[in-house]
Amino acid sequence: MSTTPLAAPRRATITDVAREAGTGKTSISRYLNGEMSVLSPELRARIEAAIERLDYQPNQMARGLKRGRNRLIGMLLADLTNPYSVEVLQGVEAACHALGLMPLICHAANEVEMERRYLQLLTTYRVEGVIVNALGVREETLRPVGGGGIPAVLVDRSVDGLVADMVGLDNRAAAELGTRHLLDNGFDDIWFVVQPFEQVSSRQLREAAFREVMSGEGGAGGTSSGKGKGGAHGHTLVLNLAEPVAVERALAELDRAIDAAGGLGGAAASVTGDATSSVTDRTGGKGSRIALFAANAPVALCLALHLKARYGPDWQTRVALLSIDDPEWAELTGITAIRQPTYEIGYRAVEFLHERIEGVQATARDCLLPGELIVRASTLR
Amino acid sequence: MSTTPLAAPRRATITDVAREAGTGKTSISRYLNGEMSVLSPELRARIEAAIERLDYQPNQMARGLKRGRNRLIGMLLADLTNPYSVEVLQGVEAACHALGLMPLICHAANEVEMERRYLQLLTTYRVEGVIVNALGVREETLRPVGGGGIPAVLVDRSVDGLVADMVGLDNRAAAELGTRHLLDNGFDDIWFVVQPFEQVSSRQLREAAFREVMSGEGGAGGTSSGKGKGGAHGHTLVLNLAEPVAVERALAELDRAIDAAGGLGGAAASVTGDATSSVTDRTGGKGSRIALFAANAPVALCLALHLKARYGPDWQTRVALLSIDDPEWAELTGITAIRQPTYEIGYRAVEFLHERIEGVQATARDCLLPGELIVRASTLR
DNA sequence: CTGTTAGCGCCTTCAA
DNA sequence: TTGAAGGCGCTAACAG
Repeated sequence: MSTTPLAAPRRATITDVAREAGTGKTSISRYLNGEMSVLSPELRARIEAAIERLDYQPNQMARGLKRGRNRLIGMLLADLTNPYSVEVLQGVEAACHALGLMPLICHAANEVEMERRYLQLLTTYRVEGVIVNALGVREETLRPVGGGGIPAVLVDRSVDGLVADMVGLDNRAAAELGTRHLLDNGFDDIWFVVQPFEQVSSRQLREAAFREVMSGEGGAGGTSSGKGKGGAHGHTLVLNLAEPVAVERALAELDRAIDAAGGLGGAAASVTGDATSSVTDRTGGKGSRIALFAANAPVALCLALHLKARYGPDWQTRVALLSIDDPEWAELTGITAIRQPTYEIGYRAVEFLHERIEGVQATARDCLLPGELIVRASTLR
Repeated sequence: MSTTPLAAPRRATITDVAREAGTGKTSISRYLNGEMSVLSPELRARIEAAIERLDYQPNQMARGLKRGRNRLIGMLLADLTNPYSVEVLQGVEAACHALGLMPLICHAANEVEMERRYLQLLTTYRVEGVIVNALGVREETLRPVGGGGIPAVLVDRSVDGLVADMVGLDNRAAAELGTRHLLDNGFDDIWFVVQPFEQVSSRQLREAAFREVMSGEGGAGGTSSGKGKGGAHGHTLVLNLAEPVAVERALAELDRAIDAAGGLGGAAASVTGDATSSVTDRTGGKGSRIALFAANAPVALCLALHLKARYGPDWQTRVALLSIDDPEWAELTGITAIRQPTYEIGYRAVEFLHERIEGVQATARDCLLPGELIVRASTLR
């Protein structure tokens, strides 16, 4: 039951403390900065007491203004709705903590305009550096950052024309890992589903790696569909989540393929021990085993929701789903996933940035961390 | 292909602009603050040009130092992992945007110590106000905030002894809505599963409302289990997600109940009251329809994962699940949910805070927003 | 060891 | 209409 004085009593300043302790501001400042060795125990005690009495807390803004550094860094996220972002954030926070930095978290919510405004705002607040999980846009937007501007490190994707450190998933390896897993498990009709990837480097890399594996070591062709040596087919399907009608169209295409394939090959004694599910099995003729490879969690969710709506709760008996990203519902649904080392990605990003802030001048570095394949029922038959 | 000068050329200051424009700092300041009426068109043009040429951007820290307000507010989140937080955040961001505020997002990651540190940090940066989605702790931690300190508004839960505006779900109504829905659909054995709720007001309210409905209009008793008029049973199960062993134990208890009910009835496994059990009795009845009412998304997820692991993909044929919160996987899994007006909660919180910042002195207000029941297959039989 | 003196970048009287 | 001077809270040389 604390008494709460209504009039907020202006916060004590360093001057107040100096007066209260009967000394000069300099000594207070020294105390604040831990220069204990140059303070007589006696003075030090008085200062301590005064600070305590006044509940004094130094004004970081003023400090920052004076010393030219405020220990603030910006963390620009493209989409907090994506679990990936939140996980990366955890790493970022931990690292900031360890390094005495304070992250200003900005959420662009997938809007380029927001991204621009936040970047501008961060500049205005004179953050010492920025970690950017950029929307897939032109360098232009990031003008104030990197090279000539404040230090920046990119997360997950790079931006054309912007030289800066980058840390993210080893996309090539991850996509290969996933594709090989599907092939090894006998799927011969694989659809790589991805959001528009012209602008986003990580998506590009994933898609390219998928295509390469599918077309076999030899043919790194440029088509969006290819036949591997084992006779497996690979397709790339673009799913523009921002465009409902486009999504509709793409999903329809997928449906046609699934229907044509006539269900999943192999014994119907599938994941569900459900006896009623007798959707027949391997059609002797052209029964191919279809698998969907989602380029990230949002795509995977969209696919899963659609499939469930179309084929019912047992949709997994018809199609296999593998996703890059391992969202919380993956285990629940039993889909196979490639988990990104999100925490580490965030942590490393801050470390890189910190080095830059401290003046390290090395040429732009790339840090690619490996993903981990988590096999679940979905891709095992 | 921009040329990127390696040496970061110190950012231009107001003095630089003044010199460049051949005028005094005062005029620049006036320009910055939109006092156009007192600037000759000619001077104004020169200033504009100078700013453009120098790519000048006023230093917010310095401005804040001078005027005493920096347009910064703190947003303290208990757990960003909970989709609820992210959704509320969206509302907060939108409102801040509209009101010219900049939210500093802090993530306590469920650690009280973090919460304390961040609060201290925010104080130190002299934010003008704070929006707090507090961990369930004593007022003590929030000392610097509310009443005597900087303006604060609470989100989702209130804190004992701390008088401040609060905005959140109408927990009582929501819990009633859910409970009634289950009863209406013929479930006669309902388990309300909730994290430890002594410290968290919202959980308390939900649990209490559930219990009240279950024990019928008359008996607002103090037991954690009761029998409604229709002969329905209500149980409260505490799930301490932070304690794996406790979770284990609680889930085991649930399993027993489910097995007893689901089986051929007769077995009536005499549930010998485990001493450590957080649940009271349940009558070994046969053929009762069991439903689980999760107090929030994290609990619901934990339950779903467990049930799936134990009963397989078809777990929903054995138990019904209803959750407060409507996470992205709810639709996918088909569980019924009560969606919170998260966006609006965040938005209103900022509006309240803004009013406080502007000096409104009304007594502490509570804003309770209604939840929306979204019926899915899980609770329909 | 300790205090005095300048500013950091900006805003705000107060004159001109 | 414009500018000069002083100060926000704090730090960083310089003296004592």
